[in-house]
Amino acid sequence: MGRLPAAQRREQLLDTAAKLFAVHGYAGATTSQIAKAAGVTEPIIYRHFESKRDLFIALIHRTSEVTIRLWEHELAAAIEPAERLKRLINTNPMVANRGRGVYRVIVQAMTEVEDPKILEALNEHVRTLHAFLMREVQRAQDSGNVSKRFSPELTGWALIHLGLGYGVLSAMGVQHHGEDSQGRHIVDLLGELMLGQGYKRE
Amino acid sequence: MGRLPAAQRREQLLDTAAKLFAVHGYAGATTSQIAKAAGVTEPIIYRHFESKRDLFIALIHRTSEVTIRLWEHELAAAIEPAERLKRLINTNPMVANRGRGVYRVIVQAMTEVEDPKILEALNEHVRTLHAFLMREVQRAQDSGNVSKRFSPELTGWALIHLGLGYGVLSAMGVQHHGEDSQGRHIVDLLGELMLGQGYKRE
DNA sequence: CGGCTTTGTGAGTCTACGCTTACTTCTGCG
DNA sequence: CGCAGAAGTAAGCGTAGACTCACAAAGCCG
Repeated sequence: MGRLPAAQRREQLLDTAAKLFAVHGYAGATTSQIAKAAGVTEPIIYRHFESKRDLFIALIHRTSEVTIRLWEHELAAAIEPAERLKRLINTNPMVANRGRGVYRVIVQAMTEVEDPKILEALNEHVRTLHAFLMREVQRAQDSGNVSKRFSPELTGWALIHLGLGYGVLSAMGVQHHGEDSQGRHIVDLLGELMLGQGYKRE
Repeated sequence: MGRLPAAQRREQLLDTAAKLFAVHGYAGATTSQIAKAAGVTEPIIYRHFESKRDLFIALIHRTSEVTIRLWEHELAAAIEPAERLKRLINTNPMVANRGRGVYRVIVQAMTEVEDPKILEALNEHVRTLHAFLMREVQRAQDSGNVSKRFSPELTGWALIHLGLGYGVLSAMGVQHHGEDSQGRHIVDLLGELMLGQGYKRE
């Protein structure tokens, strides 16, 4: 990888850093590792980002945007509310294979509690995610296809909690979590609970 | 804190380390910090544990045991299966205030993925936890008070996922997650889903 | 009391990390 | 072409963290 214009190099550094942070965590991934993996020397990192932390925060923001955009894209094709909810459950980037690699950075970051700026970036992401989910659940409830037993607010949290827990265990490499010996998956459970017996995973 | 017999010092070191790991994470908490907080110098740590990692793993094991013992203790008083399930939901150490401080060490550890030995200790804990929950759900289903719509296996995973997600957001300090503006709590949702409309949080 | 074991410490060593400095090469544009 | 400014590098500074060594005090038992 030769000489690159600033904007491209910046993106490439974020890509490279994402992979390393996902595997080693924030503290575990070193700047020299990142530089080497990007085929560049350390000062280059510091030309594009003020500090390692700054790079990480930029990465959280980018990941947050990409995640929601991806999810919205999956929903875009569906208009019918029940179908939208079905897709919402099915394409959860914390759970679905697609997107999970990307999202691992966030899950990793979640417990890097000591730095207040990192924490704030993550809090913002969680609030954004919750707002997004709430809107969708609201929509599904308005359409009358989904039980109004619980508020969109609370349902939104349940979806986040469930997804996050799933993501953490996946990141840990726990085998066969989230499924039983009949091959039934946690996503089916969620779908049936929200959409009734008729639910089928795609 | 003066001179202590080995066994006591070991426990005290674990106590002290638990607090620091909970706040700063594994990489963030330093051995000199732990030593100072325990009112002792660093070599003492290395008299009782082979390495920082060794200390951490010992802590994971202890926490795992304490957590399950605590939960079992809460259940012990109840014989009637529905009541047991209610308590199972209510006293979840990942969610309930009690025990959450203790459990934060585990949640923190969850994303410290790089070290294989730490990972193994955590995997063991998750399997233990799942076995415990599965047994309880099975029991509740056998008694006929709880729907058999989903296998105990899958239900157990759902409980873990939900609890873990809750724990992570709590560790992050996200405000008001897991409740709506009417004050309804995620625990109520879980209770109603598993036990029906009659469920009331204690 | 005397001597042996156990608990403790002060002062390091060594390594690795985040970040910087001083310099060189490339490239687009007037 | 020439040269300004952007992209890149080699080498190293300062610091902090995990871990150790050589030695001192405290407890215990005949």
